[in-house]
Amino acid sequence: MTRSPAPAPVRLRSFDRSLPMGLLRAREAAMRLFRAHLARHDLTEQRWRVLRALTAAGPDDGALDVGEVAERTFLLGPSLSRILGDLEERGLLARTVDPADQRRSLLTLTPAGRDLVAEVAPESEAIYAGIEERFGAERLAGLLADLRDLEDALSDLMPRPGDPR
Amino acid sequence: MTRSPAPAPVRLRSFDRSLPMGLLRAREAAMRLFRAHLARHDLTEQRWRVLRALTAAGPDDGALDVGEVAERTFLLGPSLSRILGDLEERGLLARTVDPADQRRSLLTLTPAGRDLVAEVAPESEAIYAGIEERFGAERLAGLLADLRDLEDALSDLMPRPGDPR
DNA sequence: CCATACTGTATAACATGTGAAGTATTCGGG
DNA sequence: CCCGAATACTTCACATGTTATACAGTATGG
Repeated sequence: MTRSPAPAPVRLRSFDRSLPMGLLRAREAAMRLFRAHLARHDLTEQRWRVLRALTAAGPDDGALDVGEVAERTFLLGPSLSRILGDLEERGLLARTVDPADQRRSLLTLTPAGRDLVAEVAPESEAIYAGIEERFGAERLAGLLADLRDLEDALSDLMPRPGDPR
Repeated sequence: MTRSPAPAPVRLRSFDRSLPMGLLRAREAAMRLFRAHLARHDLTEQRWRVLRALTAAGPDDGALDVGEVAERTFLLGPSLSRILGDLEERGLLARTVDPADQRRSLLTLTPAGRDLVAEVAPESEAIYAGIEERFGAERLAGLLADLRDLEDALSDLMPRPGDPR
């Protein structure tokens, strides 16, 4: 009786060489640098992203609607909804209904919100500067460019819903 | 009356040039490719990582304890605990107490677990091959190497607890 | 031995990620 | 006009991430 054929050993790329894991580990290492700093101001990474997006919109007429903030912060609707509720309760941002389209909420930072950003931003930028110094600013820029190219390539393989690519 | 000095405009790096966002977006683009595939087998990305780790340990004496799986899958204890409970309920893995140290659970895939891996792995690898083809295998390898260097550099700035670096 | 510190794992509590369904408003064709 | 489709958010339900805490088992110094 011939031996039954050995089951084909399952071939699987090792973790260390897998793209999603590499991206996850690098991001985790980066975020670890910021998390303690943000936590001291009762901010999570995501809330900080929202504050940043609204700051970038500018203090003058810098009202963004929820959809624009979602795009810029890369947050999904449900998370953003919760975060906006929290930031509004804390008096850091204000929501007003867009008079031209009552489905939209327009978001602006309050003075307290802007104060908080002004307080947190310097250390945040200092941490980032530390990363650039340690890894090399040019090399970092190259890596970011590669990441963007990768994102584009992957989006071709499976476009995000709503991505006009 | 002289105008009060304009408040220093808060200088913040634009999102698109920030490292954590770049890593997040790239990872999200990559995971989008795998998620639907895994969902068809009632697997999440994290559960799949656990199955892979146990597969890589080998069918023969491939028992890993929870801590080893946590390291290899890059999952934190609480998430891993929940996932192990689920996979055990589904009959995909078995937990046995390590006789040499009763604090440890030893984990092995059941035959059903190995079957599932054998079923899922080929398409998973095919998706990965598609990424390599689209982005370039060599370029991808270079990117992964850069990511690892970055991780090392960032770990120097803030070592993980327990990292002997 | 034994009290104590340490280690491996699990649980709790809260925030976010993800997909699906719900609500209010607007738009567009008949 | 008016009704159905589309849009902008929100809410729900469940899985994971993150931090702190609990707890059993093990090692260690006295």
